[in-house]
Amino acid sequence: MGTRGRQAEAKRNDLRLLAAAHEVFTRQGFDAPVSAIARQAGVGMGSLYRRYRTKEQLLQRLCVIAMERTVEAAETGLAHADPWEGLALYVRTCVANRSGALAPVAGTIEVTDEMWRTAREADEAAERLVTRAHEAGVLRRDVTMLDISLLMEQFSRPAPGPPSPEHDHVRHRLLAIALDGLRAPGATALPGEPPTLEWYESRWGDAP
Amino acid sequence: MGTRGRQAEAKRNDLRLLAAAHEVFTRQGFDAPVSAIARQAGVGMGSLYRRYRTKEQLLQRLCVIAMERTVEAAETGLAHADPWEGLALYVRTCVANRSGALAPVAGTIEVTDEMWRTAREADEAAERLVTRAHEAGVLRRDVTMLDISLLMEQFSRPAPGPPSPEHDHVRHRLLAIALDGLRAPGATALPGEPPTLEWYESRWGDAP
DNA sequence: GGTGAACGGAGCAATTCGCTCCGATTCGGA
DNA sequence: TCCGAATCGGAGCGAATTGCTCCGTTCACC
Repeated sequence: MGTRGRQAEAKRNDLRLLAAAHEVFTRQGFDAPVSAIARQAGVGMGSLYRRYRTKEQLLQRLCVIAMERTVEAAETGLAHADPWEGLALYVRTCVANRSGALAPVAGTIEVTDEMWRTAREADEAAERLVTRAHEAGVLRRDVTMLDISLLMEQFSRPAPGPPSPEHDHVRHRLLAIALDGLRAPGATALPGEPPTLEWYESRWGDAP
Repeated sequence: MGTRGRQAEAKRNDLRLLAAAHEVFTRQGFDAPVSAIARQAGVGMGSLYRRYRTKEQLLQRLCVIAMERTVEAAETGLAHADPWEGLALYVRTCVANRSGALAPVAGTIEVTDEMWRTAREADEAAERLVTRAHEAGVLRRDVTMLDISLLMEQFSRPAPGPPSPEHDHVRHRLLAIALDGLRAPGATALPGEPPTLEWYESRWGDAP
């Protein structure tokens, strides 16, 4: 099973499509041409547009998947016995997944109910991870879950130019620096007020 | 002087043009339409294209100016008595200036001799700042000047969506975290090898 | 073989962008 | 006060790109 003729090819095409779309969108930005995705997936435009009737639908599906992977990463982190290592693993995984790379899409597509729901799930899981670290005293007090989410978003931004392993490597180094900055117990206080959940969500449009 | 008729208006237009171009390019990305710059500057397309014969020329001029401001920031930091505060001031200033926001332009425009020259100047000034901090023992040893340049570049990336003061504020907070991570003396070692100058420059094309 | 669903990609219509052209406007000198 | 020249600003052009559709072809199943 799995390779039963034409229907199986459709299934495989869908997977390759999603992978290609994730790759292209997170690397080139969300306004990459649809044809680039089809080419990268080794699939014709016709097949792409039969599966997703519009570019927006594809983007919406992609957002949901990205957030589901975020939830997964958070749960994996939560499963880690060490509160700090769990949190760090979560952050590193999300950045490696480019979970925040789809953020620039905010305001340009309609947010489905499923997207809101998954986003809430992801936020709750991340919140648990952060409060556990706070209670264990391994995370500086003046940092909130939203700070960390926005930090991951910042590090998920696509690199300029053609994708290169060097760039990924550099991002790893820089992230390590930022993670060290997250522990620093005696560090200087963070400037200003922490970001509000209201603002954070408002970037995507009005909540349901 | 300064307001002597037509000639003065041209001068003023040039300044407003450069300011507008900086704003638009760093906020929207370098492929923003030229008309947006003209509109933001309150100037007609004709005036813009008389001053800069092509979009590329405007971009090149803008790059030089951005790097000159970087040199300035480095010198200001160097003038600071405290090695750490000098470095931190430099980083904060560059990020506030969005000095690295033009990096995505790498590979899409021809690099003039003036650009190479100014870039070298900027690198040397930054190097002095970093070695002074190293010698004073206020900067973790495994961090290089290029790490810091790339960190600033990462934080200079344009924010998605419409520009908002909240976003600037958040970036300030995140930068403060990263800066704390730069001091941490007993921190975990940075992963992998530091980036090489060769690779750093190669993104812009072949050196002269 | 016959059939019909799934395939791939050429092509369409609409939009966007860099850039040019030209009429309107303004200034300095006589 | 008036004129010529210089400058301004934006409508418009051609090229390129985009999202999307249409259609001839292919292949598993009967």
